[in-house]
Amino acid sequence: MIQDRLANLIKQAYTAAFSDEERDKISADEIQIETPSNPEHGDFACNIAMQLAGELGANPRQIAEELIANLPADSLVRRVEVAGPGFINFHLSPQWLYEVLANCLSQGEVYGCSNVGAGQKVQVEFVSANPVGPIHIGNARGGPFGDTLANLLETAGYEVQREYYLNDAPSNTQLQIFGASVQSRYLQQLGEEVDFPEEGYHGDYVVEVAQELVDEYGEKYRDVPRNTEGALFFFDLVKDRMIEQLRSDCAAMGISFDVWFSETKLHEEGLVQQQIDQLLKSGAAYEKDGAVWLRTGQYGDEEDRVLVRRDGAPTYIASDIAYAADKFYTRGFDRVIYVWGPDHFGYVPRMKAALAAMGIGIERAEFIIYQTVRFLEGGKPLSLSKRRGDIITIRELIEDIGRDAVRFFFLMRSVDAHLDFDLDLARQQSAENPVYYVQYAHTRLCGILREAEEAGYLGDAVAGQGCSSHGKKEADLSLLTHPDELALLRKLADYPAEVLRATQELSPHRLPHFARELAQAVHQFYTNCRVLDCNNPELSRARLKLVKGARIVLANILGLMGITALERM
RNA sequence: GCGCCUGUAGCUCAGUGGAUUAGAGCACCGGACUUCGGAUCCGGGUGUCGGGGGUUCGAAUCCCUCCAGGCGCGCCA
Repeated sequence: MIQDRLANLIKQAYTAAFSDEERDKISADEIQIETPSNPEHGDFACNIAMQLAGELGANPRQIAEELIANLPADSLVRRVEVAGPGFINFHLSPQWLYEVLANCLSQGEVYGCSNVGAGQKVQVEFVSANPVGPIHIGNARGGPFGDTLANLLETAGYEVQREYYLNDAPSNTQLQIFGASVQSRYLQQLGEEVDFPEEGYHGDYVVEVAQELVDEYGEKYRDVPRNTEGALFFFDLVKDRMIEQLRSDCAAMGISFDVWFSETKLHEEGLVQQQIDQLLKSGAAYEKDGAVWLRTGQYGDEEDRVLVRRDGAPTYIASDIAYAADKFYTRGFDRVIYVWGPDHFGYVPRMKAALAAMGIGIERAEFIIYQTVRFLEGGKPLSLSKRRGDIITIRELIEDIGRDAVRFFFLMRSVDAHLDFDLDLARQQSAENPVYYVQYAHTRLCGILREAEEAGYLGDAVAGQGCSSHGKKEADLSLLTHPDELALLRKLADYPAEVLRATQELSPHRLPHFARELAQAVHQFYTNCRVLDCNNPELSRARLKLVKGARIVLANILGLMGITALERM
């Protein structure tokens, strides 16, 4: 990237201008090359002189002058100047943008990729909703987020695995309640007047699942006792259906997991007990009041937490410890990213403490808590509860506004921010959706390329046919001088750094914003720069290159977001 | 009560140490096409960046404090 090239120039100038002693004051890695918001301030700027001023106790403008005096020559750098309090502004030759375009065209779908990950193994665990109902709009946010984050990490050269953690262990009280709900509905279908569990799941899908059981088994399970065992029995009857439902719901969002990891497996293989024994042995856990406790209080948590209840059942954190051991030890991930819903917020400190107690460096685990999504309908917030049954499934939402729009909207906001989702607006305005704006830009470029091919602009056409007498000469990119052409080229140039930043900051929400800006540059170019022009074949060919490059970048960023790049709409 | 997230234009939100004019979309008003798809483009903004204090050459951004909204604080997951 050009930024690296400029930073390297500064680094060389810095080495030349200052003594070793002074040089130690700041590390060369800290050189930041940024894009000035005001174009008059050049194509790139560096603030190193101001940073050095504090360290060296010298005038920042003077430092900047010295750096510039020692700056090696570079064919792409046309002018360098000190500005304002001590910025070093780089004014580049337009040639750099043409090189960017050539680079983009030759790289194609890998334009924007990097190797900062260097093959490190990263796991992204997300969604992981309990298998007690379909994915719905309340727990779906982590889906597009985690999937796009995984895409970004892959782009940056990490080896990525997408994982869904299935809380299917019998000790999960949610499962017991759900199983009891299914059992009640089953008996009701058989004509019995039974009460419904107080905290039960009221969704229609429970009735449907119960109906399936009646269809399949008839009255066979009428006499199953109505207790915990019975509830778990009913859960087992429907478990596979529930998981299949989750799988297909995720698929509907365009998400496919590499691994569906079963909590039950951890128990069955004795891994939970194994970890508990280990922690007891190492002293990180102890027995008190008939329960087993983990010394999370010593590792940053507010207090110690129970690992094994007095009744002998392991708590969820015991499972998660075994699960973490599997991730970090057995499968050897360098990094694990947990994407959790807001209800898990209070769980982060104890999980970190647990990892610390296990001797796993907490820098290897990252916890991302996405904030709640508030859905508005008729101007009022919906109160959605899985248990009351007034849910909107992700499928219904996708049917309403389409998968692409669903993904785009969920991605649009920072996960730290609460997301307001106006359902009326999403339905009514589907044609005004920003995702259409971006997709339309791609479509328009495809239209030009189709047209160019038919009219013989693309290279090999026979001379004398229509507008095609251009031979095979290389396009002269230096003909691209229109402000809208330069602005679009600049967007293409900015793309790799943007992808890198979104990856490093784990901020997929930067992508929809950048995509919209890129689309805007495309639409402006389209409006003001006629591409196919018989009277100006040289310019046409240069512009066709730009069209191809812009299409590539649009397709790449849409691909990262898991949104289709349409050739026609 | 404690902890975390959030507070930026009418609405929804970017920007999280940089440039005496803090940006975008939506909404609203007014314009633009005899040629590549008008799902487009152009123009129109008097904002206490929640309030106050501090750090810094420089603060929407960092620190302290207060206010408001959301969420979390179980031998539930």
